Amino acid sequence: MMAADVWKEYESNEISHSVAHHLVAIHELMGDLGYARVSDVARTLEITRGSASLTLKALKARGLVLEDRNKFLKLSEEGRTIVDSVLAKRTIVRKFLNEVLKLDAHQAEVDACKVEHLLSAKTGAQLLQFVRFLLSDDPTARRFLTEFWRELARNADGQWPVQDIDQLFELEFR
Amino acid sequence: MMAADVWKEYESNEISHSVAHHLVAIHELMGDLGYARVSDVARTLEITRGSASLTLKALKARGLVLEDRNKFLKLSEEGRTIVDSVLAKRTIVRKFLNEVLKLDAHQAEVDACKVEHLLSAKTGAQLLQFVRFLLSDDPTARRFLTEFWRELARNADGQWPVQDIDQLFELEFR
DNA sequence: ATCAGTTGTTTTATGGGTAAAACACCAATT
DNA sequence: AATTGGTGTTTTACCCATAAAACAACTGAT
Repeated sequence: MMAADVWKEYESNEISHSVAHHLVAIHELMGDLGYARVSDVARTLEITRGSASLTLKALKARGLVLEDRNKFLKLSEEGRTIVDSVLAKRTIVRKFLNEVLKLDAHQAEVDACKVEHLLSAKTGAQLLQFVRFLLSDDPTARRFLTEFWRELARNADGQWPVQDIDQLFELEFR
Repeated sequence: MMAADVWKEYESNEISHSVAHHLVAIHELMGDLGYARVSDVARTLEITRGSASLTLKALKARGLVLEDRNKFLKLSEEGRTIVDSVLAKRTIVRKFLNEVLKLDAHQAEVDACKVEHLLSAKTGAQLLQFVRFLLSDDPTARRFLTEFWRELARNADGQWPVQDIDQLFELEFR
């Protein structure tokens, strides 16, 4: 019911949570300060310089991060591409959780952050189209959202005990 | 733009991907075979018995897994609760990705599997309500989905390059 | 009673991500 | 010139999850 190769794909993630955030940190620092050094990354992520140094060494070796003669870092084209896709997924997920599902901003941020590097490109693309349409001016979307939020307010929470899902979708587990 | 305490919450996950799957494996084996031993779990997850033995020892210590005199395993109440919430999230995410976003079954399975143990209970609950309403008989929902799928077919893919998001949501990154 | 197969465990090792500490290199003050 | 502070690196160590291999215990067949 869950082929091992499926769950093992988790490990085989080209890019880990840690790596994603190192890359994003460089990207943000370039925007904020105009440069990014090992210490700046470490400060941003609140880890030691030693730890950042090791991770970034690996990223230089993988060609995702470049370093000039003065040890200033920047993203390679490939690193840039990864940051773009990670940030795009984070943004779209956060938007969905916060603006559609009405989760509070912090929870949306945390969950989006956990998930950003795990979603496939295809999933990101479809989710983008979905959220885009859902939040558009399209009257069908508008009416649906209004209805959903009314429904949400009615079922003032309390839904999570799993039994509910069970009845509602005749799920195969349990 | 991304407080370190947010991204570090990733580490502080009560339950890891690996642990989630060990627990789920026990649950599934109980259903399939009526029992679950270390070797059965190892076979299910396609890892060595040694590896399963170590992980399960830790889970016994944490009180999530119980063992009888004959080394047969079962979930404790707490373990059961965790499995329920993990499976509920997996199911609801898979349903959303597959039946709403129209991702192929395999991709939906893989992505749901990666994410299942990371979502907060609140996120799971809200997503459940959303998907439930979205896939219900409600005419508003029906019309919306029909519209969305038409839209999806029109934009025959090709959306993912990040630039698109950028224009559509005036996002703050890049 | 022996032999083969299965099972559970422990030991040893690897890799990823981290901290802590030590080290070396600046650069600016004094 | 000497001191101070910031920087980058390496080393050592830890934790988690895993593999590989060795071991002990049990089971069943012959």
